[in-house]
Amino acid sequence: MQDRETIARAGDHRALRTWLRLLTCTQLIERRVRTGLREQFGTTLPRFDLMAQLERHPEGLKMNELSRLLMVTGGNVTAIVDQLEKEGLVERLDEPADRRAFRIRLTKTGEKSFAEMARAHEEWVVELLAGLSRREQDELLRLLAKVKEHAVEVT
Amino acid sequence: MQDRETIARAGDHRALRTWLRLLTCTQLIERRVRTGLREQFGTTLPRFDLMAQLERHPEGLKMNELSRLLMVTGGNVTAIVDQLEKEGLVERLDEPADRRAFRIRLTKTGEKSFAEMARAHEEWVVELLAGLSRREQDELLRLLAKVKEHAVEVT
DNA sequence: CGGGGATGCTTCAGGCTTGATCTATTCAGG
DNA sequence: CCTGAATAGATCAAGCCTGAAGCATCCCCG
Repeated sequence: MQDRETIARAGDHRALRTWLRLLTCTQLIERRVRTGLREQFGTTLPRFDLMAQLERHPEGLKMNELSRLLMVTGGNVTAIVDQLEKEGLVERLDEPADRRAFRIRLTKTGEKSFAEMARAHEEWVVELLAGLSRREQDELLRLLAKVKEHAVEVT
Repeated sequence: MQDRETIARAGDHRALRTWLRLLTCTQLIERRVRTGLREQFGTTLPRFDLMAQLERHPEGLKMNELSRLLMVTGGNVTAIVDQLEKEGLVERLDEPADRRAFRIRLTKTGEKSFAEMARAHEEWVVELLAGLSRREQDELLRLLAKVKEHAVEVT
């Protein structure tokens, strides 16, 4: 098999190979999830991600909180919330304490819609990661936690 | 710290947590690299990726080979090659054996430009992954290889 | 030969994402 | 109070990326 990692020469730094493989794995999973969301639910990954965050925060989230959690820019969040609001899946509620801000929440419809998607989403992910034993997944989780912690520091 | 993983409940499937953490790590690294490429070289990650593939294939690559290696669609490759060609960094050479196709190659200018960026790029990646020991990086590489292999199969 | 299907590439509309810039509001000090 | 800095969002241009559709060329097989 030839893929993007081909650019890593034998003598190259381990870190480069690790990064390329990390990227490949992420893209493989992302593609599967995107395709599934589009074909089965007519939606997209960013929309799903945003709704997933809201589902875990029933009290609602402010735009900038969504932006931080999803690791995307504010402008982006505005656009996606606009769409979802227009479709009646989320709602903007005034934040009494701060007239600049508001809280975004899933509507009833949004909750129902998300629940369906979440089930399918979990199935896909479990299937994709089934190449690793339970123990190996734990080890992967541990290593990625270290990567993350260090990357956050140096950024 | 609160981040996208917050949506993983304690009882959730291990695979879901793994996937979210994988995504976070990838995005952290990607952001650093994007910012560096933009600020120091006025370019973007997709353009860099494409040039990286060409650098490892001095004989040139066909559009569909680039598409496969970079894991993006053909239309996308066309657009990026168009840009780079206009800037004189790559060139389209006729493929004598097949009049539909051509080979894309780095120009001299492109090679020089890429070499500079590659040095900086490697530094960033090494720095970002420095949270892991040599042994841990090897283990991470091994685990990701298994993920990749299995994900390719089930896709 | 000579179709018909496969392949290589381009084009296009639509959605995502970014960084920069703008407006409105809040807040902290003087 | 008042003013300047910080913060919450919205808006915008530009680039990325996709899937679908289209054109040209190749290749297989009857």
